[in-house]
Amino acid sequence: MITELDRIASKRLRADGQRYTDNRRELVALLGSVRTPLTIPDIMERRPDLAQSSVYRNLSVLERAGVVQRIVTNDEWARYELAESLTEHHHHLICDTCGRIEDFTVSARLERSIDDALLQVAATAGFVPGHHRLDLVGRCASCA
Amino acid sequence: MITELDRIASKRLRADGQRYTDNRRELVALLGSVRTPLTIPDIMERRPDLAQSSVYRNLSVLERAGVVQRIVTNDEWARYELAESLTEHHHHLICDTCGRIEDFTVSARLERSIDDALLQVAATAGFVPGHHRLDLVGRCASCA
DNA sequence: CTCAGTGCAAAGGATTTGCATGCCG
DNA sequence: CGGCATGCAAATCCTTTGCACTGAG
Repeated sequence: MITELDRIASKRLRADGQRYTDNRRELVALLGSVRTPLTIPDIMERRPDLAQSSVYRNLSVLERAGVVQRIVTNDEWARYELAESLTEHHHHLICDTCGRIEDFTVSARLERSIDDALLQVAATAGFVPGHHRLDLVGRCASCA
Repeated sequence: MITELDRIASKRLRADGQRYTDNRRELVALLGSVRTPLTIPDIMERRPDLAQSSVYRNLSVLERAGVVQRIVTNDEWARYELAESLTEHHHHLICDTCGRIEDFTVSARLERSIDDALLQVAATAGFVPGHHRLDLVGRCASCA
């Protein structure tokens, strides 16, 4: 079954001169099925059939194509999730004990206030604004 | 010359069962003299007398004692700056081309709006809030 | 046929650690 | 004196890369 997600991912890869292979489709489907960014070990655990190097390589390709996003925290592993353009703009609760990350959103009103403020800051600094990131670092329910 | 910064750093280290040695004092002074987080190479370049392993070890000790803060981005090196409790609450402009980070602040009013929203989110998720992080990712003046 | 994707194993590179020495308390 | 801090070098470990093979077009 070809989902809307597949169609977009395929298109973006194609635009980047890349193929949408089975392995890549599996990765996209997996990341699309959870609401938390996954580490490579997380992924390997759920898809033991995939070779580690291919996972790294394909996530890298998917990132360059704008399909997934890589998140690094103070935790030892990087985490991956679908790019915001494929989901919706959101933020992260980051547990500084176990490293787990969970998504959340805030009101459009607050987003706008933030963006307004950041645009102003960027202008003053001669900085070309890309996107903002807002995280809450603390301790998750299971670690509390 | 003993600065206020030294006094606080010393106290926090002492509270953590650690000494405020010359090397650590140098690191604190260096981080206190710049307005951008530094990578280990940055630090070694300015203080070639320090051994790399000691820099890593001491920054780690200073981080545990709450004197410095480690920042990781998608760049290859982690960066260090004085902990916010020793400076003031601020945010980061992160250049996704060269990795450089610069500090900025936003209005107290906006900070409050953000914290209010985050507290609510945390409560719903059973998450114990620590601190928030707001970054603007884009391209710095020299890379634009 | 061609060439990108895959898997395995080996290499890279930032960071950590072992160990002998020096120094603070 | 005792124990932590230091420096050097070696080890770690996530991540990347080399290479031969396979499969899609």
